[in-house]
Amino acid sequence: MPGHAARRRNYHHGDLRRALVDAATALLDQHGPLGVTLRGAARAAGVSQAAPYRHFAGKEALLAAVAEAAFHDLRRVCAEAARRSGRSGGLRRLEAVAEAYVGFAVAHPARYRLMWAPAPRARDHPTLGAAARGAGDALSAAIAESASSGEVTGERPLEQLFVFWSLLHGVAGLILDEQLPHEIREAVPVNVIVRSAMRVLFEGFRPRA
Amino acid sequence: MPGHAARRRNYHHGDLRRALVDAATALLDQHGPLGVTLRGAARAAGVSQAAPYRHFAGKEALLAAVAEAAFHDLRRVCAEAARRSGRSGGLRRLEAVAEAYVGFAVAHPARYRLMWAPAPRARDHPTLGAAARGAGDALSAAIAESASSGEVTGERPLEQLFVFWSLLHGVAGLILDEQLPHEIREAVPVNVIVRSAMRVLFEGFRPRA
DNA sequence: ACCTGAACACCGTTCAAGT
DNA sequence: ACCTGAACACCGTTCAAGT
Repeated sequence: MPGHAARRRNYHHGDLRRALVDAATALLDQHGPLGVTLRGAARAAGVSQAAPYRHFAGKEALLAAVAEAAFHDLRRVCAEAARRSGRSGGLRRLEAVAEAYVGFAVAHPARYRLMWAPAPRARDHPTLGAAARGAGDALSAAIAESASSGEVTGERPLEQLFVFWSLLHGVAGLILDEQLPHEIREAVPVNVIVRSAMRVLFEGFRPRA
Repeated sequence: MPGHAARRRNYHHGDLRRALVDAATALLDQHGPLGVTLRGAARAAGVSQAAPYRHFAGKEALLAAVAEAAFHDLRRVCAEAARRSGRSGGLRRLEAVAEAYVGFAVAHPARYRLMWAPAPRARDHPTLGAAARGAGDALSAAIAESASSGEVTGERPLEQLFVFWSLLHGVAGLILDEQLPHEIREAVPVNVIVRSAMRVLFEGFRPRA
């Protein structure tokens, strides 16, 4: 059924770069990482297989662009969650951001995977690294706001960012891989899981009494 | 230079399955995930490109076997670290296990990435899921031993396993991606980074005084 | 400047055929 | 039972050529 095939326009596209990124993202979401193909993205954008090389050095550069856009989206949802939490205290605010972060990963598993995949390494794609750091900034801001309320220690903010981010990253990874301890996994929805992890982090492993 | 090419034996191999897993692991470590090839593994094992299909359903099944072996190795190094920590108290023991875990990831970055990659999904490869759970058991045991010393709360052991594992996974991921906050990254070696994260986890975010 | 079309080397997978 | 050899459809990348 050739009528269903993507129609070829015979010349330029307007914004081919963006069209290729969108097409690759769609391929990733629909067919997984093995389904992302430079030729397939070109087909979906209606250009020849060689056209992408005018905009990307190769397949890895296209994947880096997809990951970069995803980091921008992640930053946005985290910042919005922090904003919506308004004048809430420390734990509530961190919970809100954590739920947004893990929620993004669960909503876009293949994209979240790609962000941390070896395929496009941050060191080889500077703008990707910058986008990832931007997401970290959103988390960092949330921690600082929580500390100003007095419900979170103001000591060691950098270590706290590191631990907070690592924990969110790890929670997302374990959920996506379905490697949760059984009893935890049954605590659907995801927000309950996230809040449970945040409570442990809030209180710490060492006894308080 | 055909003399350097792998010699073809004309028939069976003894343990072709293991040879293919070893070859794929070597390709992964040396050339990254894009360098892992079913045909390449077959070449390295000295068999034809069709031979692997006698032992694996396809490329993904071979990757799953590589990841599974890596999970077994990870479990082993964590269990050994716990054993070596002997009668140490809670924080010390958890630190030792954490250092072993993250050390494994740093020593074998491509392998650690593959373990959490989307390519071989645990739900499609039951033995891979079992191996991953085995690694979790090693962490779980370490937490239980720490709790018995009284230096770690005995409450919520499952949530603690979840948080501990997530934190290690996230620390490893952030280190491998070089997304650490600058000040933390400069705190080489890795063990210092890990201990710093463990201290925050131990004390918790909420003020104690 | 931006894209096409053909080409090259390579890949995953299948399958009849060999021993 | 285990492997080979050829084949098919596909891929990433390059490059002369078109407009």
